[in-house]
Amino acid sequence: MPTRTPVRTAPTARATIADVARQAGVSKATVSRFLNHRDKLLTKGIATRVEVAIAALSYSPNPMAQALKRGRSRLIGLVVADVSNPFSVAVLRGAEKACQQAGYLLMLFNLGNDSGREREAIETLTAYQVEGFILNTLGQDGGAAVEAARHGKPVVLVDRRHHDMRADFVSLDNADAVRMGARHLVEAGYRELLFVSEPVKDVSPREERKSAFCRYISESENSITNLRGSTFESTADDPETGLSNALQRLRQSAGERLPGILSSNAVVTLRVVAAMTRLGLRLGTDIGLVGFDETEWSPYVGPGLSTIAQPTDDLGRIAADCLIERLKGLELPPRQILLSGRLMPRGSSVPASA
Amino acid sequence: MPTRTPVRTAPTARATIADVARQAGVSKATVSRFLNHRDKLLTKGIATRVEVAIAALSYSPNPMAQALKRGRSRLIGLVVADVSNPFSVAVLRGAEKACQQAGYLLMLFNLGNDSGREREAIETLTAYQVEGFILNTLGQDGGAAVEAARHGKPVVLVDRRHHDMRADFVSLDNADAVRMGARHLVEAGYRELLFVSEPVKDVSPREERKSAFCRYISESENSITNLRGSTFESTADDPETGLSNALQRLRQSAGERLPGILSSNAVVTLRVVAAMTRLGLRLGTDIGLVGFDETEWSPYVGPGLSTIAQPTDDLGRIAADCLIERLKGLELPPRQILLSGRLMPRGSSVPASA
DNA sequence: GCATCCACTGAAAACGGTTTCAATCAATTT
DNA sequence: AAATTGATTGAAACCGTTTTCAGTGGATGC
Repeated sequence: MPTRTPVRTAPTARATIADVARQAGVSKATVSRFLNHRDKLLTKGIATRVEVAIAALSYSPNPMAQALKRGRSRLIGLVVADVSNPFSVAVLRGAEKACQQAGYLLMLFNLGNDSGREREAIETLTAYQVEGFILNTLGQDGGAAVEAARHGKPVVLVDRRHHDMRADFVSLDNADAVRMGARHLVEAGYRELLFVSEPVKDVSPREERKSAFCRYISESENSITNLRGSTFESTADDPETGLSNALQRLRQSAGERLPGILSSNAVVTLRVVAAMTRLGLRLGTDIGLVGFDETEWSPYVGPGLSTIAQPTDDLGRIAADCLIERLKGLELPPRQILLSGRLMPRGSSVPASA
Repeated sequence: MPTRTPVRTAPTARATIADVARQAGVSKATVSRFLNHRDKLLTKGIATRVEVAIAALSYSPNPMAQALKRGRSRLIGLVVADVSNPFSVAVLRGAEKACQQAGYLLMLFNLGNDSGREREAIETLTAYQVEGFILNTLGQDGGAAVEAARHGKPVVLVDRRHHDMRADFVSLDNADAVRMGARHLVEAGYRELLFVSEPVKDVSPREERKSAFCRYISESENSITNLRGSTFESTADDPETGLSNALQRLRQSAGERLPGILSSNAVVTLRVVAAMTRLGLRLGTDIGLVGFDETEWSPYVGPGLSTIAQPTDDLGRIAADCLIERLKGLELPPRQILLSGRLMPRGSSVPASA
């Protein structure tokens, strides 16, 4: 029987593999083998001795040391453009769940909408030996992400494409979703359509949605009489007057026809609602509205906001799963996974009855 | 002149301190000294040689290795009851900012409202050598957090108190905020008050808000004629009928007096709004409503929701700062930092005029 | 009965840093 | 001029793991 005397005195310090080895009367290597190859390699007797010692000291290996030695950290870096964006949060949530299930932990880096810090984020995270990245960023600083890939770390892009980068990409099927929203407005009777978005330049989902909108209009102009469409970009600087003016113009050029708006995310939707409130316009009746992003408050704003719900949870989960597959060694050309949205029709896209 | 030949071939691998040492023609120790004590200890010439080598290899030290040796990881563990709760997100955002400024990185663990996983969260995070914790959790599994403190890691509690735990605590001044909200309802003319909350048991802010409400009522009963108050707990299982019935009862017992509701967070507020919508009741006119938690959609639900805004950003930032102070060695009995809320009066607490 | 093989196990060398300790060498002190 | 001091620097040990490389022993093959 080996000695079983506990050695550590300070209850505050974590037990190390050396402590376990001493307690069990074996070498560190043996303990390590027990942990990593279970008992495939060990004699029954030794195995149980180690097992007992581990339990007695309530030992668990130090992941830092493991990371250092193995080069793998069981860490995944998540870079988010803006945590206060509910879409980002939803993705985060899905990703977090999937990672935890696979035994990974998330390291979060929030850009706070400062696109310049993208490179910093990636460098910090690589320093911490994250094994891969989930990126939901502006994508302005394309080089940064490319750099990450060059480090040999797999990357998954969510929602935002970095155009010159070949990596897995998970996103809503924007073209389809736009078509769905626009068609819904048309079927409800709206004919003068306006697409409202934040500044489009270089932000891939905005670009995709805008061009899908334009395409829908030009494709339908012939078959649907009186249909017309235009677009407007609302800046954060001037959500007030700029948007109000746009709405006024919209009503003017609509004439007898009903004006309807397709807004490209929740933030913009709220701006539209704000502007309409200020102008005393009624949702649905005066101007129809369908907005991207379903939220828990959508049903209760005005007569209820019609939305295009993104499968945010799935997006996050799938992004994480993609990454984890790559980490397990999956070799495949970059995939593109598009999930479809769901239309949630509510009062804001119902014209005055009678 | 020492040799300057770059050694590493694969551009994919990060440079190590040994590479830098070789490149600069000095020892690892010297490089380490340059990094940690800048040039206090080094000859000018050597210092610049090291500096050049570091730049040439674009070297940055491996935090894992540092953590292993120093026992400090520059990591902070953030445990959140539920990331989809906007309050948690706001705190997260504030904390993240403060941590980044101080050179710390956040490790996120989301409980997904599963209180049983609190211990798991803390153990995982301690394994990764986080230096301290910011906890915004159910606090059901009190032992887990205590355990963290026993590991010698400082802990800061945000919003939720763990009663048998002596740690820094950062929160809204709930008593004051409740008083503010209730007084506002009273001044607007509402007399039959109802406090609606999620199940109160063992969740400190709910307990505090509920008892503050009861205290306010009993203190004011004498000075304000006809004032009456009651409380209701809305469960997630039955947000429908339970709450609807409560509202019906409220209107009955109100009689001639105006009924008003104080709701204890955004989730409950939306439930109240939903129930009222279902019953065809108008916000403000039929029942007054003031809810905890200001959100970007508060102005646009119904006639605008009156809210009590929490200084969420400050809460997060201060929590992180508290923790960082402790990490720097601050010895002090546990502090309790209460920030006051701000009332945002809107249409939902304006009775019918005329 | 001796060589061979196999299955276990331990010692030691990594991983990439920090820190202690000792060594060097120039500058002071006497 | 010899001794003492102090400032710099390098060698080596260490943090807690994993992994290679030998070594031990028993079981097998001849």
